Amino acid sequence: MDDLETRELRYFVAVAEELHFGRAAERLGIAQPPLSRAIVQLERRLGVRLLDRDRRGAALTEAGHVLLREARTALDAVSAAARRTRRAANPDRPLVLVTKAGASHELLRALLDAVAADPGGPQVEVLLCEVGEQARRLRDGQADVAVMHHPYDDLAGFDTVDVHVESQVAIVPATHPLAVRESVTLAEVSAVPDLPIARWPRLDGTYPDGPGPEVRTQSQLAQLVALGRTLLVIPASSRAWQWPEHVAVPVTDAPEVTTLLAWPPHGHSPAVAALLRSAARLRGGSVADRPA
Amino acid sequence: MDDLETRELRYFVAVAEELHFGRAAERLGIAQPPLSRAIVQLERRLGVRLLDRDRRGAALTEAGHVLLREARTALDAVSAAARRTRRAANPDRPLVLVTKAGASHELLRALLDAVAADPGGPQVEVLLCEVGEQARRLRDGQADVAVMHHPYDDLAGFDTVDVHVESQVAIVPATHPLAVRESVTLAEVSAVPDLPIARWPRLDGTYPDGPGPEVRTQSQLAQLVALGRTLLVIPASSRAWQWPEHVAVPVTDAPEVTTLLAWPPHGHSPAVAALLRSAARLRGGSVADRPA
DNA sequence: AGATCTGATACCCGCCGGGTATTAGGCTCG
DNA sequence: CGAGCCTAATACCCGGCGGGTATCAGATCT
Repeated sequence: MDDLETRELRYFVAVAEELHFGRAAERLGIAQPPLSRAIVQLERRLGVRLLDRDRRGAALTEAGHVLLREARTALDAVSAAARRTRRAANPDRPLVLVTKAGASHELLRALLDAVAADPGGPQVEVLLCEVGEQARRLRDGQADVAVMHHPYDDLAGFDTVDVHVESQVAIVPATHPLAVRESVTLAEVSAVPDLPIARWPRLDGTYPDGPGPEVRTQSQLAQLVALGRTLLVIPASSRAWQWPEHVAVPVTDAPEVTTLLAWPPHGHSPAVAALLRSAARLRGGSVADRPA
Repeated sequence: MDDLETRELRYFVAVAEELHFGRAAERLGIAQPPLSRAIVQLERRLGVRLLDRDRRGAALTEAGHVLLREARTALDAVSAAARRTRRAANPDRPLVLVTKAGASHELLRALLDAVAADPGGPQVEVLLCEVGEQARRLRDGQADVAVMHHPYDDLAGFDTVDVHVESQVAIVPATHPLAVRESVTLAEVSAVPDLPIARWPRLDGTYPDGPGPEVRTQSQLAQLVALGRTLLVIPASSRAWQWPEHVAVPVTDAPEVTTLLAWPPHGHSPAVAALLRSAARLRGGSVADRPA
């Protein structure tokens, strides 16, 4: 019927995230009245109440929650359209590979070497981002392919190829009694009173309650471990945790972690295909590429 | 930086599909000059040439092809946002299940019965569409969940759960010599001179070359088989092919077909979850729900 | 009760999307 | 070889709508 405009979606997302018309307007670089009007118009067009206005700001209705989620993915898709189109016009476009800083270092290096050795292979540009950001970079077109980890990362909506499977270790301060152990169990590490698990921010920027320290980046967490304030369980190959003050102890019953390559469906550019070929050659051929 | 508007994307898609500014403008309900201007603006914003104008219309550049694909998915995402939001506001919203007409009839009936028997289960509305259309219905929000078939359907970008695996049969005219066979092989059915394989339209509406008849719908194909003009290979349970004039012959070496439920990632509504529970109960529990 | 938040309303203006008329460039065909 | 046409592009005008400022209205807290 009547299609929404991305401007309307951007405005709604701003309001839904700020839950405050004034701040949302400021963030958007417009005045508050036009914003109010735009949201009212949007509600009228959809025939749906999106926000419960209150003198203390606004709260999302159930439909509002749905639209927030859908609008984000739609806006990402629009951004991806623009970015990928620009990139397609660039004659010497490099393939952008995104991954978490410090993760799967060894494997990544081998993959990059393999691609570089392939005469017909693409130029690869590596983009590092914080934990959980890879999916968004793929969705909005900032990256072509990602190195991700199951079950850590959310793989919904991407095609993937498994590349490597490994077990996990606990990273503990070198000074802690656990550091001398041969191995530990999940139950043990999750119940160490003086080393509470760190808390990551939720999507809205707030932190869950709990005894552990608040962290926003891997570097912060690494330093907190070195300071003897927390511990964590991660794949054995992670390289951001190899300080002298860190000790890795195998966790016997932690789930195995699969390192994999992920890319947007339908995005079968020749460059991605070449990278996948290199990856397959790397690990000896067996790739399970059935998407779902 | 500067986000595109859905209007621009709609305009571009129209031109890219028609490859003719005049017809595209007519389809959009606007005049030709504003359309030309809009496309020029779009090209200027992206800094990319999208179309090679020629006196006989227009042709897509490489970047244009990329934008056409990306714009379609982006527009679907925007439509989905509107539709799902409207639906979320509907208190007694039924779950829309889309499937190909005639496919997996038995299983679908069992699934619907199972959901109806579940006191807490959702209302389910069944939407039938032609072959290959399910994915689009899911993407643009017209449906919540689809019954699809691997490897027939394109599952890229969806979460899925396998429900049933079956072998395939060849549907041949009852009057044909092959109809009396106990079983056949793929090589045999693909090389029957008087029963050439039917040709389906491509995305742009044109047909590939070949000796077989052109078809657009399952019904057309069913009738053509009954008339002794073609044959086809399909899953054994398909019910659109049980005319008296049809005979099903097992194909020994055809790949097995998996019937599955597919839904958009992140769309974990309670209703979909309830449907999946019913499906799991149906087949006795084992579901492999790892998305990628 | 008044100060001070919040979002909603009123009103005006300038830009931009859309319309009509016309131009410009090739192809076809007599 | 020029007339006619079919294409997209340009020129120009207009109206609607998106955005601005000023103001109102309800609620809460002091």
